[in-house]
Amino acid sequence: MSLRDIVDEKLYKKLASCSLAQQRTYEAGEFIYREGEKPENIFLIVDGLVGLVNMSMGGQETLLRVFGNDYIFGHRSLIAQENYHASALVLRKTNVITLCFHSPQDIIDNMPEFFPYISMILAKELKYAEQRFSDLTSKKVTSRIIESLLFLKSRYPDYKWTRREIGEFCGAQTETVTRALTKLEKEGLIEKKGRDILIVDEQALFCRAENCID
Amino acid sequence: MSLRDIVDEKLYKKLASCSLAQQRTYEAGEFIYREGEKPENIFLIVDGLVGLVNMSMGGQETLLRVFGNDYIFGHRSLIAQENYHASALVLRKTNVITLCFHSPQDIIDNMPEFFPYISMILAKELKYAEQRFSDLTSKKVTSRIIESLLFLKSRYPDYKWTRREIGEFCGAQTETVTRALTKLEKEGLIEKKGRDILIVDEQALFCRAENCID
DNA sequence: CGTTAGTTTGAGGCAGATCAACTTTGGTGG
DNA sequence: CCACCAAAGTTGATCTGCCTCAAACTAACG
Repeated sequence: MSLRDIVDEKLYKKLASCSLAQQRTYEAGEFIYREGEKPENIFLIVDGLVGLVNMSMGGQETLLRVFGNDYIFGHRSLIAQENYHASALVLRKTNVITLCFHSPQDIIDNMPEFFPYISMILAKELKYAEQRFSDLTSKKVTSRIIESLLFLKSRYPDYKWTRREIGEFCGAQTETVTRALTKLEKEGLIEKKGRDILIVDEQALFCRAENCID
Repeated sequence: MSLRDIVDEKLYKKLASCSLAQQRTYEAGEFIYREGEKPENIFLIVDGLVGLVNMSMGGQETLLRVFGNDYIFGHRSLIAQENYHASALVLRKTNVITLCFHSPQDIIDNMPEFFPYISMILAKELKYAEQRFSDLTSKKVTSRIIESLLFLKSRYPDYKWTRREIGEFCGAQTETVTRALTKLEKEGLIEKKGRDILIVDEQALFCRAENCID
């Protein structure tokens, strides 16, 4: 949920300027925060891509959410007043503004008009999380891979999503993603360009996921 | 997330009294709202139990959330300004207050101090949803069944959760739940009393889920 | 006490994981 | 610019956890 989509220009500027000094650039592979740490800020992405990853006991990683330009992250933990339940991993060079909120009370005191927007973001994120939870039990892996591909590619077309990342996003093994993609290429729905994946027929892909003949 | 846990007595009373005329009792099996409908209220449970169920295309049902005494529901859709993404199913006779908020703006206008609490609830629900999403890909079905059992039973000990409901909550088939429960009974961790399930050794059950020797 | 919804148990199948070996890609530094 | 190498991708073989289907049993409720 991009802030630009829901916040007016005035509030956006106010937010972006509230602690400009804290702006910072992270390189791909860096962690902005880690699971278990105490949240002390909300972050706003000026330009870049950040993934929220959860590591399970068995070492299995899950890609819970993905944040692009004008997205905020870190808000969930701050609002819930809980430690981070997942780590913020920089997927490609990213420019981040650290907003000047250190607790929910800070938001109430300094920018109460921001609260409804954060709530809306949380509400939409909750819907999406529950949708994916439901999909995991009701849809075949090929459908989930297609839907993840469409989602990730439509939002961040320039980023070269790896089979691993796609798998971590939809609950599939890397090899399973590879096999599915190979099949989809043979059907003429996508095209592999080096490691990148080009979507040839978005509409057909979407239908393919709905009907799911494996 | 019970309101009692996070809201002070004054605000709780204010909320509960804001539209007392709308109080109503639902019988088990009734739907308070259905997936796809437009949200026009937030509901507060005085006494009872409500499940949020999502029906997938294939007819597969998923139990997304469970609301007990002093829980609110319907808030997600109202805040996101989206139609309900799941249906509110009454699990046992439930007394509900319909709160007098018909849009996010209504809350801002009439009870702005309520916003932070709703946000906190959403934030905690999001964490839990993502935790369960992650569990679905990283844990074996027996672990998930145990964790669901502990969660559902600890919160609503009096309700006789069916194998089906437990399965819908953790992504398992009814038969799989039965088999797991039979095994757990043989291990002396639980006891079946009619259709009800008694937890004999909560601590041992918890460990059993962590280690998970199937 | 009959009926219905929930539970149990067994047999069999399969989607997708796992394991292993090999190939390709693309970035890096000589 | 090329050679190298680690990371990513591919492909095949095998395995297995859980689902599916079926059939009998049992609890609970009016």
